[in-house]
Amino acid sequence: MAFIKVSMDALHADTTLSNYMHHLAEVPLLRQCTPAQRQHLAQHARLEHHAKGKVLFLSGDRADHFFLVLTGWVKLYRETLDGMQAIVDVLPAGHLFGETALFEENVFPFSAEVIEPATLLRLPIAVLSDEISKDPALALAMLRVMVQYRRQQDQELEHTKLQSAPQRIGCFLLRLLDQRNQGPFSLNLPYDKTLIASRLGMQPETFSRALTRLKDETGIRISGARIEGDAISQLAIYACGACSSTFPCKDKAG
Amino acid sequence: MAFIKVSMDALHADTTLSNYMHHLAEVPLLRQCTPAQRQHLAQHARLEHHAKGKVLFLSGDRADHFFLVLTGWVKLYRETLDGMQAIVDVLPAGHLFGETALFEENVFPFSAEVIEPATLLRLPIAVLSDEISKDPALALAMLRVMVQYRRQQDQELEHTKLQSAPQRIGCFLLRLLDQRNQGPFSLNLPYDKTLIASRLGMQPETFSRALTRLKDETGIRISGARIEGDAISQLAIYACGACSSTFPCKDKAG
DNA sequence: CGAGGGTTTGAAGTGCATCAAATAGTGTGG
DNA sequence: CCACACTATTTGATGCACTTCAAACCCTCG
Repeated sequence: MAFIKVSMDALHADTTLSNYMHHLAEVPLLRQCTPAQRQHLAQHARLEHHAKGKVLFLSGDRADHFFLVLTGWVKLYRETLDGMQAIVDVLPAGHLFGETALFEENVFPFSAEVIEPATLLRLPIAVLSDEISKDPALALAMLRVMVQYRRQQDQELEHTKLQSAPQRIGCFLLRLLDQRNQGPFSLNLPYDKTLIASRLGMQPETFSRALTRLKDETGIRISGARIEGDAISQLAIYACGACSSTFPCKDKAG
Repeated sequence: MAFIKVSMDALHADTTLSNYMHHLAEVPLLRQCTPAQRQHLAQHARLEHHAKGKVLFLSGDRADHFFLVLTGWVKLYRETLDGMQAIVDVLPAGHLFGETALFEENVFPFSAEVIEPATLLRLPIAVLSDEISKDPALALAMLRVMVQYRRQQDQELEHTKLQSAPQRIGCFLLRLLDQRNQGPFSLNLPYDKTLIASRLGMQPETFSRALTRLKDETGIRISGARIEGDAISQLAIYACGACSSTFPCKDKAG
């Protein structure tokens, strides 16, 4: 997977410009920039390390920068007046966040917190703004990414409405796998079960029970955070019946 | 409300170019076009009337055109393998749909059906595509609209996760009202209760019960499709506690 | 070893869905 | 103008899925 490669590089990172550019080139949105544009961004990039639990910004904060995850995990969330939390997304290496503030009066529409020790690139929104207004192609690229995001959200909405808890977990697992590979599989859950639960909009207890139900229904094997099975189709048949998309379901865009 | 004005015009429509352009100028996305651009679109526009129940296209169909609703209502939906239906959106006059196919390989990502006798403008995607690639400003405008859409969807996801059925209805009603007006209010539901129910992701029976619960809790009055109350805050206090947005919640963009 | 967080299990409650049936509304033809 | 047919809406009874509260368990790390 692409992001593993990125994270390995980051571990041995020298913090030179060219190294930053290498990271930037991995991001779908920025891949379409010219090298000159990426260099311009890289010149203003700042590398940051954060411990688990670090709150990067809160919903409503003024947004001067956006971020690229190099290693670790970051969660985006919003809080309601009566104290509930809705997870907007949980991002691994290779993903941008906060860049949409550019179109939302430079205010972040969600809060962000580091949930696994993370290395981030902090990039000024102003530079992105510049580049976009100078280069129509970049605006088109961003549009494309945005539309893709919108479609995924449609799908997520559909999932919370139409899929059962075990099916949602099955779908989540499918997205972690390389779906071209039909044979046996094995994976580690990328972060806390508790967090996966809230990402999927359910309670930890429900997650636990739903996972054992998924195990019983599909024959996958579970030990701790490790999950194994004999064929991806086990999962697909069970999970994808309640989904309007065709089988090889896409992972999220970056 | 803007769309009422539009629909009145459409009823007495002469089908001239300048009249089409008038409609186009009402749409947020296209308002930012130059008159020349709108004219270019208008030249290729085709007016269509459709009865209730008419299926305009199905998810996966090739998308050569997109649509503007002039009068009536159109629902967008997707269907799962096991026959469930998820309503993506229900659109009144003044709203575009299908334009995002431009960025999705010219394939519609949902199906569309007329649910109240409708007048539509059918516009070629190719023309929009042309205009966008020629004019960066238009791409930026579209980006802005797209980001706004994305934010709304976030919110909708949050609502289905965190709000109860009566709260979701309260929120729905709030969006139908002019929220700057603090005093007594009165409105008619814009379409079938059954359809509102599925738009909000619940069964008709649940909608009915939830509406009477909302009535009991907030003191609003209901008779048929007509709903009245003494103060908007009645609804806001009840519904917005489980929402992460601040009170004057925004209506959807066009 | 012991503290603390993550995870699982159990019991009970809540909310929404489902099935079934009654009722209200609407438009039709007589 | 009325009776009928048909649809939209409401109401009741029941079931299931998920939540909530409580407690046990497990694992890791100091």
